[in-house]
Amino acid sequence: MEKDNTYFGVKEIARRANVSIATVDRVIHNRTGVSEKTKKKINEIIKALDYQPNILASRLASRKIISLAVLLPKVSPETDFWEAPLKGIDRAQQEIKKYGVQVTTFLFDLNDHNSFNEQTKLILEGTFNGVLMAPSFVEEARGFVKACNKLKIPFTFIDSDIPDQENLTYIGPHLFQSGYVGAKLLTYRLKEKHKVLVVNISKDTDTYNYLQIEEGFRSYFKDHNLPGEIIRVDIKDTDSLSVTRDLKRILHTHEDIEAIFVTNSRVSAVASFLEKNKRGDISLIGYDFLKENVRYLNEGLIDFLICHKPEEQGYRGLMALYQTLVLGTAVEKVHFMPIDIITRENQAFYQN
Amino acid sequence: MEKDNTYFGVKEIARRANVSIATVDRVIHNRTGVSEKTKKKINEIIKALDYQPNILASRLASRKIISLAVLLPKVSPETDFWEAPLKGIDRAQQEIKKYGVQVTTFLFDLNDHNSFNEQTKLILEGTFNGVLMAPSFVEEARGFVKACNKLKIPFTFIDSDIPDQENLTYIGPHLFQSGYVGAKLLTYRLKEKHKVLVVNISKDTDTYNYLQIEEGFRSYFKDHNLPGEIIRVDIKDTDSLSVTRDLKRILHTHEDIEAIFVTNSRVSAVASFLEKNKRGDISLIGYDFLKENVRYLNEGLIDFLICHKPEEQGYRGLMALYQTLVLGTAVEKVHFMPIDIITRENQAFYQN
DNA sequence: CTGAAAGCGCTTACAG
DNA sequence: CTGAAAGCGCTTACAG
Repeated sequence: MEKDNTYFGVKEIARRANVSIATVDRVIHNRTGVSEKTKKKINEIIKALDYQPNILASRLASRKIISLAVLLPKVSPETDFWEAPLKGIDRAQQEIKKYGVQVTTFLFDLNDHNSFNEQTKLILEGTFNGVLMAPSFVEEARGFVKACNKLKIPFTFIDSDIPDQENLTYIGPHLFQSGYVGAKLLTYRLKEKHKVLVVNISKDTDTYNYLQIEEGFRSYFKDHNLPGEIIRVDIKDTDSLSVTRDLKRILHTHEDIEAIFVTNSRVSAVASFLEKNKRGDISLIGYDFLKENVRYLNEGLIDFLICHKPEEQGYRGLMALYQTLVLGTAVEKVHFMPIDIITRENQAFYQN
Repeated sequence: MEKDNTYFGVKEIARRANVSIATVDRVIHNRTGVSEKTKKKINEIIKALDYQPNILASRLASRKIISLAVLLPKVSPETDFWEAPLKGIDRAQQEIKKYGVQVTTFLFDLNDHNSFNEQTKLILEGTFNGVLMAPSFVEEARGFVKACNKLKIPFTFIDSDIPDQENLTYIGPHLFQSGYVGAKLLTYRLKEKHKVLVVNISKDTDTYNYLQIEEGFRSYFKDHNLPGEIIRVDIKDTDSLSVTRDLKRILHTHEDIEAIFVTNSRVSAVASFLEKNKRGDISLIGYDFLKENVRYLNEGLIDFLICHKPEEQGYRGLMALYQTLVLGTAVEKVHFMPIDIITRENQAFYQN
């Protein structure tokens, strides 16, 4: 049970370089106040010894704390999707708080662009070392990102991406491919000549997200030369009455719709409609492992749920900041989540 | 950037109890040599302060190292399945080696029961604090487990379980349900009245594993009253010639087989056969995200792969030992892996 | 530009 | 049964 002592630390480096460990510390952290000569000598020894700093000792000795800000949509009664990333963030926090990492959460209202700006203002007023955010409002997020860049605060995107920003990393789904998978799954339940409905239930229907998913969805049919028709409907009022009204109208106009693809987690609203109107014959696919959705999955009203590990997105997003700020190691610029397929049969063991 | 000092450590406990920190340390670790009276007093203070030990400081100060043994099948040319758990173990090791955890790997030959015994003997001769193992050979594993129990060495199972052992935890698939999912997926490609072939390619065909999977598979058809026939074949010689010979014979006898379910990762052998014999019309489902399998998935010869996150099994298995031995926290007795469904469309983003 | 010393929150002999 | 002291591998003022 003895530790092998082939290990070399700052002490050994200092001994070999004929300097004090304080000077070694300065070189390791690229601090000023060391002559080029000794700096070079020390760096050579570090390389020769393949020195790996002991993070435990480092974090223990340094009384610094690292403050991270998390900016996410509020969990709403309409969809509790955002619970999952928050849970992942919490898990990460539990894991790294011993290294002196502190997390403050800021929540905005998905129905109110202005609330996003209010929260970002609060973040900028604080003194945070890094930011994890869901850039749900593209324009507003762009402005915030600019401010972060100016302050040299690193930031991470989860859930959706904004191209060409200096974000540390994006952790989330490949939306196009996810829609592609959705189409593939739907074809299992389709006749030769399909008539399919794409439903988008959201206040911001023109969001980059949904367009990407739909494009992927349509591409599958195109790539495989599947004959038929894809109808789409935007439902901007997300309350159940509006959804019911709009769906009723559509299904009345297009009686022969065989399948519905919902581009987000509101699929339970459609499932509820199908149940009430005894249209269990229509195949239904949508997004996210929410309680309501899983209930309809188990009742057979939803055929498949697609899910992009929202909890893991939160976990990894925070860990990415930890890695750069504490460990100083590199992180990939993009990390796509798996496109998980959930059915009634495998749902019991799904890990968000 | 200052650490908040609402934190209480051994020093504060000692001050309040009017003892030295050494005595506090004794109580924290349940060591002998403390009077009942002071012990009680210290424990009360610990509770009142909700004291959380600083693991960093603890591991840094303690020069102890913890030795773990890993016992897995060798990666064979026939299937590189076992690469994944090893990778996960490696990742866990990288993460916890800073806490003084050392891992030694022992590999046995899946074609040779005796090699398992040889390796367990080596493990028992060493001085390990914990064991992570795949109990592929049930009888042999039982014997080894008995020895571990006698030495009070905690052990963890991954990939397959042996019921009623004193294992710390089992981390792996729910095999019955996995077969059930396989059947469900297969039905998407089936006509009204099905004729399905279950293929088991393995030297040990009577293994608990395969029986469980097959039972789940059959149960789906039973539960849903699907009419038809399920044929099964055991292929004990796993080389490609034998596989070809046996499959040829079966498909000759049963010309109307529509779909094949392979109970393990050797599904690529069947795919290869179907390709050569121009039987791409037959649906095919099998296990595991191996390079060969994914190739056939992309070529459309395999319809679905089912996968149980082998890498994560290795990772979590090792972390479970770390949690009990280093952190002293509890772990669940069973942790079932998700039953992942992989298609050509979502394979690019799969995480093992 | 550099070093001596104190300290992070624990553990570990050693002494009594 | 208990305590004083050294030490784990770093970081941080402070002094020069």
